Amino acid sequence: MLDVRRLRLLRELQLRGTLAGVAEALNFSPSAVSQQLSQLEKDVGVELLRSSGRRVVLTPAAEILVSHTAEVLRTLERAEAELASSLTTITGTVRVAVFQSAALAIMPDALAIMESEYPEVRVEMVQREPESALRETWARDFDLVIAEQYPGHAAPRHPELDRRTLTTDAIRLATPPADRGRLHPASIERASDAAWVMEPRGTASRHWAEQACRRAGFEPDVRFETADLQSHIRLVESGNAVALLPDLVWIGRGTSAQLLLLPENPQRTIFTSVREASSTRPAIVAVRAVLDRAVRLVAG
Amino acid sequence: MLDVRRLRLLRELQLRGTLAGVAEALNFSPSAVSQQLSQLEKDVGVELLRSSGRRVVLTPAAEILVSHTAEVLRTLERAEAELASSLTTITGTVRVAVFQSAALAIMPDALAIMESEYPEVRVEMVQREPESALRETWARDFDLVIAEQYPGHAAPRHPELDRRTLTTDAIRLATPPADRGRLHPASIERASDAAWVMEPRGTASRHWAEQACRRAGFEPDVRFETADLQSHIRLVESGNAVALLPDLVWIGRGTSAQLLLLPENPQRTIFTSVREASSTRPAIVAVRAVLDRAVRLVAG
DNA sequence: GAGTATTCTTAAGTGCAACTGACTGTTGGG
DNA sequence: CCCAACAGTCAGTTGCACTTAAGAATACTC
Repeated sequence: MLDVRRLRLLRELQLRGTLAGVAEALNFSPSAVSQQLSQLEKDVGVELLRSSGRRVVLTPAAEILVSHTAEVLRTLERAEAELASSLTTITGTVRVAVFQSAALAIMPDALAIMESEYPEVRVEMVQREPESALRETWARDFDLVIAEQYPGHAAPRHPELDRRTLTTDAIRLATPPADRGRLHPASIERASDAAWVMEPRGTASRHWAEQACRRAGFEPDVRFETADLQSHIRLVESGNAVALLPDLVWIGRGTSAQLLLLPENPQRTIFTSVREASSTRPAIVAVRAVLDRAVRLVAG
Repeated sequence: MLDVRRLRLLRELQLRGTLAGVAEALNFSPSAVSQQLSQLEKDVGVELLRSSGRRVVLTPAAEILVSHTAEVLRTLERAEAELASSLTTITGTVRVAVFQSAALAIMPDALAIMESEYPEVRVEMVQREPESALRETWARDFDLVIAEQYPGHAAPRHPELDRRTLTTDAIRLATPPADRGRLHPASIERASDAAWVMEPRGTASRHWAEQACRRAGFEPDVRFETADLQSHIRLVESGNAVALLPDLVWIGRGTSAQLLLLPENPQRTIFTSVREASSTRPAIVAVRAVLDRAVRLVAG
């Protein structure tokens, strides 16, 4: 009988690429991982790893084992979830990955509700970009991810993830307050000469924002670049830049900035994803329900 | 994470009814079984066994676990079976880097043969220039590269790569059809005043083509420059340029262009390279064999 | 090209966990 | 009532999984 613990190591190796990476992820020493995988190799009697430079690569035989390991782990997780949902008290730990503006806007209320209504559930929160958060949730580093999706920009598809829309979020052109600076375009077309602040290249937000400007007929002068939307706000409010910002960033604070509706009223989609196999875990179901309520609280 | 070994004990208990029976079946002492099941109970934090007379019965929670255990064991068994059968059939993934004209001329047939004869082998194909493709194959980004080499032009040497010639490919002077334009040189020497289309500077093809012109006694007027050989074809067929083109570009399409043999009948060499270490992998051996057949199909 | 950093491997040692065996307690059948 | 069958407990032993440490091969860097 194959040892699932060892198979899991093999699977993590496929995901992370190096024994050292597996060891770090699972809090082992690299040599422990090496020894366990050697043992697995002896168990099955087939070469599973081949050294390749200073790393190792999985042989086709190993790939076969890994593909089934995924299903084994899924089944085990489903078993745990069903067991938990057969009980009356809701308990356990839920690790949540959130992107910044959701962390600021939604999570405080959601955590407060969880604390008061499900004190037995421990919620851990990590701030992370949507793309890596989805991958890590799939890889079991998180149980639930709150991610965003910009119009016309499909998020990476993970068939094993159960995705559900949390809310949508209008994106508007934010311009400085009337008494600050010289940047007061009345529409996005008029903002062609303005200094822009956008997120770094490679993000979905940046891609969408540039496309929006091009559709409006100009190439934006991106003078400021930061992933921190709070910095965007400050740059706009201080009269230094204009920006395309989703409504959620204004939650919990007023603003002196002026917000202009864009043509076609573009909406950012905010959604949650969990692994299929854990989607029935009561603690996870609870977190999702609470998130829905928290969103209605802040967004009306 | 649930321990499959212990789940298995629980399942055997359901089947056999007594701890003693499980112990006998699995060659344990009864106390070992008892201890392991107590441990499982502690792991999941739910009562799994209840004494009933002098035996024990499974709680509903235990039944839930058992029902999933069956699937886990089934999956593990399937994994072992597939692993065993993979030792006789050829499986795995082969990542192939190909330059454009081979991708168009050879790969479609090769992929079709692979699909029908080795359905278990997944072939991934990326279009790439020979030079970077060789480097990346060496660096393990690809498993197999199809590259070209122009006469008198050594390809970069990678001692760790196993190189094998796939075919050779006559290079001819391609001139517009008789009814198009004014460019109808009868030989390369007569093409000294013609407008030329060549690949960009820095490519082996460009270097060889310029050398060929100089050997014929003139400096070519390179008016058009593109890496895309399909564009070369269009420029020639539309009467705008002449070009030095290998035969492979005409595969799968007729042409109205006129093709003239060059002096000394220069041949481009097309070869495959794989890392020494992987050269015996059955899937790679199969791809190479199929490429040979595909070449004979298209090139006669 | 030398030095440095990664990465995997192997060896030796350690601690925990799983197993055995003896014993106890409980139950049901004869 | 007594014995057989069974589960659970405890003490003791064994084995395995882990750690640290040293070593070799490879890749990066200045």
